[in-house]
Amino acid sequence: MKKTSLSDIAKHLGVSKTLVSFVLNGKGKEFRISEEICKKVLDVAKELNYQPNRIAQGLRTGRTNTIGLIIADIANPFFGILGREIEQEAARFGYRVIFCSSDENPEKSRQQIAMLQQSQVDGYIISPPKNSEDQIKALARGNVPFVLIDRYFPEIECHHIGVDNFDAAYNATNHLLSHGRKRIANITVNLDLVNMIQRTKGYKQALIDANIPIEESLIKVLPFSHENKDVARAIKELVGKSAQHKADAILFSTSKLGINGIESISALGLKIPDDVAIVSFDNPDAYKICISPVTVVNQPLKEIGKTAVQILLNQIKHPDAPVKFQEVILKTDLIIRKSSGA
Amino acid sequence: MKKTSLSDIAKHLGVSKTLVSFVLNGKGKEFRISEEICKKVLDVAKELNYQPNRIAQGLRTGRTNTIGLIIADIANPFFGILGREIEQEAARFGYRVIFCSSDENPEKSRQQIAMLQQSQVDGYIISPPKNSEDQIKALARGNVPFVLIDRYFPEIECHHIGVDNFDAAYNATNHLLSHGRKRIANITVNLDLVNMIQRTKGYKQALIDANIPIEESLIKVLPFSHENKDVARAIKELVGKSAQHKADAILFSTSKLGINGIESISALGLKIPDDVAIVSFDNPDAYKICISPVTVVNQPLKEIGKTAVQILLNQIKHPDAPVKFQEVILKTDLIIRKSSGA
DNA sequence: CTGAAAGCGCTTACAG
DNA sequence: CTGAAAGCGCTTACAG
Repeated sequence: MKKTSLSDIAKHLGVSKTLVSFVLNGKGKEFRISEEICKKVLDVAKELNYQPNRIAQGLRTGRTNTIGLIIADIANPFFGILGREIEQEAARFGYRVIFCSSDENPEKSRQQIAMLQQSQVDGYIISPPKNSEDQIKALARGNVPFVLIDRYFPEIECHHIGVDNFDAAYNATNHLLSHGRKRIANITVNLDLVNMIQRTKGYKQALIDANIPIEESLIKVLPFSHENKDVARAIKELVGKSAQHKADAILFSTSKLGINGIESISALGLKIPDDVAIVSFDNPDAYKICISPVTVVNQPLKEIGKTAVQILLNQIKHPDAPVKFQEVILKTDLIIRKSSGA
Repeated sequence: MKKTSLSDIAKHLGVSKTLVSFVLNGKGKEFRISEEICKKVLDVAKELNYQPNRIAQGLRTGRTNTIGLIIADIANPFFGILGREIEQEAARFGYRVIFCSSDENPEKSRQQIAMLQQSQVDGYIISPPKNSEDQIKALARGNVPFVLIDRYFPEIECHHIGVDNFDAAYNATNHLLSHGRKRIANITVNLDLVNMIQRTKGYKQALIDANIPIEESLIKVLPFSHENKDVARAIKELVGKSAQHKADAILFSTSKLGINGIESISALGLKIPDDVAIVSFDNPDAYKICISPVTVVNQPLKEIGKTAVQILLNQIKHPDAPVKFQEVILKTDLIIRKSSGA
């Protein structure tokens, strides 16, 4: 079953490829091709089940209608939901998306960008890992359309979209304070990326504003690729029996930390929120049916994904328009459940 | 910054494109091109940051090194983990993957297949929705490499890979029986696909083998796009105060059902497993930190994803080899936690 | 050992 | 209004 091409249709009707191409691209009227011929072309195309070869189109036009997506890990529901939204919004405009998981590894993301570049994608949506500044700068220099999501590099001027992490953490911490918690800990991850840094900054500022001294021993920074046992150790140090200055609340900067943390807290036989109150970033299903449903900082993932695609496509479609970089910072909302205390 | 092409390199060195192409494709030795020239070509390619245009290659060779993946929803962790594995295994062999979420909607999957076809993907990995038999048959007729995952159509002979759902449900039900449960319910979804059907069959067979009559009122088949309230109603009918013949255990055929179900059970003030024992298919994080950690039927997602890619690439690479359809049925394992009783 | 040439399937100035 | 022709960037018989 050989695929049918433009010239198959042209031969079939005894007309030129040019004409067929015009008609099939809806330019029949523009070139004043007779309705009758238009109809014939369309009919034959249908009859022969013509499927345009997008790759040939791409080679000719320089546009592939494909975008490259680089995130940390598609198996992580945070990125799964984001990815889904991006796929959907892209499809609305006829774009496909190639998914790449970088595992927060700059070497991987470098290879993935190169691969996507070779695939001639029209643009990129990237959640850049630590130490990938040079890669992003190279894209910017190359005048390639791209949008960063979830994090960005303050020193690189470009489109980016995310949430107000400082504000989110500030509010979450305040919420715990307002419930009488005084020894609030923060468990985070050493990503060295603005988003995580801002979370801890917001947490600290809330304490400062409440005249509570910051204790560095209450801030646990785990390696990115932390295991269960790393979290377990941090939990033990914060709320275990022999902990020196026990924490009475914990702000988890990611849901992976939170889920592991809750497991460890339960394993120690402690009650949430009685023994320790909890607030976590992100809102996985797990938190709804948890031992004690978890109060969370919920990010508008749908809006992030959708906006990212819109900004990207806008730049792709107007390559010569003067670029006005969009820096979108969305608000989060605090969903209050039982884990943070009554 | 114009991209550098083969002929740029050729001109730069005063040789032919042919030669450059040979060298860059590692065929230098095969064509006995002098080491010296090889080195020069490689150096210039590096210097000019040559990135082969895969799309041009694809047009010429008919191979794009791209595979199309159609699953129900990438935001669902089940498919997220599967997708991740597929992406990773494909990347190992130099293949990229275009992700498509069909939402179990055959109209969407039809469009997605057409889109992927136009993109000239080399093969497909598909988790086909109900009523998409004709689409799969068309692929088979077209002699296009593809592998089905998670479900398949018994009447269509093709590569497919999944788990032994009958066996899994049989064992899960037996496990509940062995813990003294007698009135075991099954909440499932009306997907009308072998995988779901086999689950309920396995459940029934376990009851039959234990000489327990099957009560249709204990089998709740919810619409695929069920809402929280649909699950809540089913739960109420099974274990609510005014339930006529209360169930003492529930087998959930999907984790989405299970998570919603547990929420509803808690809302009714019932205890798991005391009031009702639970086993669920699939193993999301949620089940680990649940009110009562959930006993689950765990599917070997990594192996499914990896094997699917291997079978697919094997067929892609040997298009003329006589196809011997592989029907891989993997075993699940039952991870026993508290929800199913002591 | 190396190069000139054809061609993959399109689009699009250009000419009439 | 319609067609012949060039060309996107590659690969690969073919010729020498």
